[in-house]
Order: sequence, then structure tokens, then C-alpha cells
Amino acid sequence: MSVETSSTFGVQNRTLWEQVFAHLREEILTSRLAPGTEINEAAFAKQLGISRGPLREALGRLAAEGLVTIRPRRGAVVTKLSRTEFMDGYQVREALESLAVKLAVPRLTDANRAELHALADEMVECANRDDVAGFFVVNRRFHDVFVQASGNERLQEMHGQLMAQMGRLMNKSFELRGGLDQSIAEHRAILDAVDAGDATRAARLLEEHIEVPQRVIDSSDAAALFEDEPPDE
Amino acid sequence: MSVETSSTFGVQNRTLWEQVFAHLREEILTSRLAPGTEINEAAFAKQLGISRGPLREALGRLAAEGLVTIRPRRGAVVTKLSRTEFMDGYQVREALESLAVKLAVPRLTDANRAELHALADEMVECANRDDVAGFFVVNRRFHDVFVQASGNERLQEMHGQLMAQMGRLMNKSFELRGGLDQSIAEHRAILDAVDAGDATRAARLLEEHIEVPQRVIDSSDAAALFEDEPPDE
DNA sequence: TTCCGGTTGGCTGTTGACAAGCGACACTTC
DNA sequence: GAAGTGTCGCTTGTCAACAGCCAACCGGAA
Repeated sequence: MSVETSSTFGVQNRTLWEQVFAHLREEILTSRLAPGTEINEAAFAKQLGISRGPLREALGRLAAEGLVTIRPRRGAVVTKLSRTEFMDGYQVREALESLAVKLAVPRLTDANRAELHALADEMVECANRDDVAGFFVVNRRFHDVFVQASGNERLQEMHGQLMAQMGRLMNKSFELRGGLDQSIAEHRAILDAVDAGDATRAARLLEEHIEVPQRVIDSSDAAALFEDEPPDE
Repeated sequence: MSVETSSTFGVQNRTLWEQVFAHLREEILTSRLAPGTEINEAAFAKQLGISRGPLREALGRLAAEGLVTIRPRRGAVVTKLSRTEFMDGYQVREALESLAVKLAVPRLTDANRAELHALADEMVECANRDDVAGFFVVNRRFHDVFVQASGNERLQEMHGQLMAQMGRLMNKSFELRGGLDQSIAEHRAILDAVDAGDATRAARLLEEHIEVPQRVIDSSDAAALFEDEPPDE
């Protein structure tokens, strides 16, 4: 009965399945639920102290977002991304963020620009500290600024969904393979174009910037990081 | 008990909620279920001859796709798109299709190119016949060729979802406002670039091509076609 | 020892009932 | 007559039980 049995719940306003949805989503995105984990409805529901109904509802939404895969009559599994699926996502990300920059540049407020500069500076600091995790967070925020400032809600939604799925694998961060310094230089170049109000150039630079890790993944020995689909699938 | 009470059902392989999902999706996309229609679970379930469970499951998926909106404790409604939401979608569509062209051009088979030419010819015929509906279908197919040929499954998925939501409103087809002839010329120009293997130029032309109706919608008296969000939302 | 068939157990898909929330209507009061 | 409040009914959210399917296990035959 008591939802509080699960530690991370606090909000009581939303419906039960929404809470479960948010909870599971969080668990998956933070990799506390590893890709490939099979989810037994009855066991999970019991563990959460709820019945199977809301859990199924939540799993359905997660499946629609691509975070879990439902095999009919065989249960739900936390989605694994194959290398090609990851690459596909990367290409789409590039297209979406390029659009975001084009839309955002003419709309940026002074506060936005200040934040971008602050983030760029922060990246340098992270690089000096060899704080890879920190760099990753800041980098992500840098890109998000444009998406948020684009003013296009659907773009924000689709980008968020995409990054949610890919984020789990990006924590290992291929971004760094080309070297932190190069990444910083690229961000600075983008920022210059932004300050100049040149949306087209900013977008082109961003596309090139995103393409870098793409090539790395493609050609590198990064294979070990992927949970590639088994031969039969 | 009998699913066959609903005329459009034929397939029996899939699970019940999947059939309901496909059925409702079809109904919505063909506008047999108009935007704004409120869906009463009990009544709908009875009408379909099933219980509320599978119906709720299906509604959940449709909500995740954006085709229906679920207001907690207040039921499901077939989604209305406001003008700005539609414009947002159009911009994203442009970005996705531009990516599709870039990816597809180097991968196009002779059969693909032949199909594109055939479709371009068919557009001319439709224009001569003043067959607006036909033109719309062919046009859609023309764009889809690139998406299919891109080889990027995620792109296909996201594009399909986007078009499903927007398609309902596009049946009225703003595409034509600029004149069928102009649209045909634009397609021909794209096709030339494709034949020349110039992916970049093709993508740029496509972006411009998609932008046209966008401007029309923005500035025109097309307002009547939209079910704009009520002032309080 | 290996392969095939039947059986069993556990899981999901589906169902119908229960409970809680929201909105509408009517009644009272100013 | 209008505004506020209380009640009633319908709808959704949740639950627990039933039934069907899949897969793994076990036994027997080649």
C-alpha cells in the first residue's frame, strides 16, 4: 500500500504510475538498472509495494521512449543499444542540435550568452583538473543551452528523449578521445560565431564538432563499450 | 468477447492492445476520430468488445506518440495541434529530412533513383489533373524515399512519428499555396542535385523547399484551419 | 549419449470489481 | 437575482484473480 517503501519517492501529487515511471526512468538513466536487466512484473510490483497495473502502465511509456523493450509474452528488458543504433542516434542528434543553434542564435539573451561563456570557462577548468566527469556535465549543459533557447518545444522534447537513451552510453564519453583541448577549441569557435550572430557558421561548426566522436566510435576499438546485439538478433 | 465486432480488425496474431493501438492510430490519422474528441474508456471498450485494460494500454502508447493527450483523472482526448506546435514540428521535419537526404544520396540504388523520377513525373500528371489529394500522396512518398534510403532506423522512426502527428493537418495541404508548379520545379531541382550526387546541394534545396509552406502558414490567413489552444492553456 | 516429445511451472495478457477524484447540479443565503 | 457551498453521479486510477502461452525441465527411445 505504502508507496514510501521505495526510498526515492517523495512527490505524492501525480498518479501512481507517473511516479513509477519517473522512478524507473531515473534508475535506468543512472545505470542502476543495467541494460539487459529483465524486469519481472510481479516481483517488481511487490518490491515497490504496488500492483502490476501501474507498473505495466509505466513500462509501456518507457517502451515508447525506447528505454525498455517489451517482448510480447516474454517480459520487459532494459534496452541495449547496438553500435549502429548508437551511431544512428548520433547523426540525428547532430541534425537536431544544428537546428537548435540556427534557431537559438537570433534569440539568445545576454544571460544566455553569459552562461555559454561561463560554461566554456568551466570546461577549461575541468580540463586542467582532469575532471572528466565534470567536463562531460558542463559540455552537455553547453549544448542544452541552445536547445532550450531555440524556443521550439518539440525540438526540446525529441532532443531530450534522444539524449536520455544515448546518455547512458555517453557517460564513458568518447568526446574526450580527440583530446579535451580540441573539444574546448571547438566550443570556443562555436561561441565566436554565436557572438558574431552568425547562426549559419555556428551551426556548421557544431555539426563538425559533433561529427568528431562519431568518427572515433566508428573506426576505433571502442567496441568493448558496447553491448552489441547478439548474433541472432 | 469478439474482437471482430470492430470492422477493421483482421489480424489476430498480435496482442489485443496492439490491435487496439493500431486501430485507434488508424482512426486518428484518417481523422475519423477528430482532434478534440474525448475518449470515454468504458464506452469505447464496450464498443470494441474488450475490457478497459488493453484500451488503456493502447491509449498510453498513443499518448507517448503524441496522438492523444491524457489529462490525469479527466480522460483522454485526441490531440489538437496549435499553430505554434505545428510550426515547431515543421522545423524539426526540415532538419530530419535534410539529414535524410545527406545520408541517402550516396546510398541510393538505381531503383531508388528510378522511383524518384517516376514520382516526379507523377506529380506533373497530378498537377495537370488538378488532383490535389493525389499530389499530396505522391509528394509525401517522394520525401519518404530519402528517409527510407538513409539507412538510419532511428531517423525513420522519429520522422514517421512526427509526420503521423502533423499529417492530419497537412491533408489540407499548404504545400499548394505556392502553386503546384513551383513545388514541382523545386522537386526537379532537388532531383538534379541528387542525380549529380551532390548531397549538400540537395539538402540545401530541400530545406528551402520545406521552408516555403512554413512561411505561408506563418503569415497567411490559414488560421481557420487550426484548432488553436484555448486562451487558458 | 543425444534427440525428441510431453508435461509442468511461471510469467504475461486480460478481466471485472472497488475506491477515489472531479465536475455538474441544485440548494441555500445574501 | 447572483454567488457560494454541499451533494451526487460519472469517470478514471488501482487492485486482485483468472486464463493462456512460452520455455525450461524431465523422461524415454534411438
